[in-house]
Amino acid sequence: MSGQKPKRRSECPLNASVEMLGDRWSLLIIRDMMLRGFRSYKEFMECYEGIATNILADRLRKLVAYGIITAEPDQSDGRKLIYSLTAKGIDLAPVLTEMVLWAAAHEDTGNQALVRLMREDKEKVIAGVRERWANRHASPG
Amino acid sequence: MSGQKPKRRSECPLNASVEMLGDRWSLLIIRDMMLRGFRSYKEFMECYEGIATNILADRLRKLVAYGIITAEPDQSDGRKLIYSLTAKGIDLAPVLTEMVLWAAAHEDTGNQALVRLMREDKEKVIAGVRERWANRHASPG
DNA sequence: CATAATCACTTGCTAATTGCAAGTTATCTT
DNA sequence: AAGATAACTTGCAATTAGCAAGTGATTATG
Repeated sequence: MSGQKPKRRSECPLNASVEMLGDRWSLLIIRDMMLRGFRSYKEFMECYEGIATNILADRLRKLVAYGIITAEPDQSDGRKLIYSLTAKGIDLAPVLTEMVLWAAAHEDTGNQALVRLMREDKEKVIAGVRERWANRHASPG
Repeated sequence: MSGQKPKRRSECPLNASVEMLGDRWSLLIIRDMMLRGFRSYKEFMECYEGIATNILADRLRKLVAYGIITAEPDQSDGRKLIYSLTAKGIDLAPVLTEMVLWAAAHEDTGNQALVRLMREDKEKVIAGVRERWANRHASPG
């Protein structure tokens, strides 16, 4: 009786992705978790692009609701919440990778070290993300 | 003297992608071009998700500005514009593919025929897109 | 040739979202 | 006990999205 469907604009899988991730911030939060190992609200505030506090809170809430990340209280500091990527979140690694490679191929961008790694062996980079997140739930890395 | 840079929020290649494609419509327009062969304003209006006319005009304008698509007048009908994917636009095929596969893996979505094809041979689907768009510039259909 | 239809948009207006600054609450830390 | 810190809210102005209706330039029809 609680199973209310999300009610999408269409059945298309691309549309589902766009409805969950199609904004200017969600994927950057996931990037910071995946590549920079960020796990707390305060760390996300340090994102290069300067996200506003209310937007960050809103996006974290939505990402939790979509099952892309989880939030659990920190054992050693009651003020903190620790955010983790779920399997669903980790599975976004190929999406992020392709988006990085596309922009790097067609725009003038930074972080060429990462781009080079991705060009050389995309799968290896993705496997690295999976490894680093394999045993991270509830333990601040 | 005309070379004004886009002025991004950061140098990050993912951010560049998000700034160009991070909204609720741009990728759906590209999907309709890539997968459904759409090329005109009127066809885009038939998108499953029901885009508004002003938003469509705005997104087409931006996609042209980003060099992802081009617009040229139709030879046989002076009212029409024919939109085409550029090489940059075609290169989004891997991004779209990964987004489709991610949503199909984690959400309840439709178009399982396409999803099956992508799961069986991702590269083949992408190569198909490239082929279909190889000689399409200025010739409708 | 006049009228109607089509195509690709604009315009006007309202609703929703974004972003900045400031405030709040519950922990720590000293 | 006082101050700092973490994770948010709240208020409000500014931008963006979305709907309905209108425009202008072709093209098709009687």
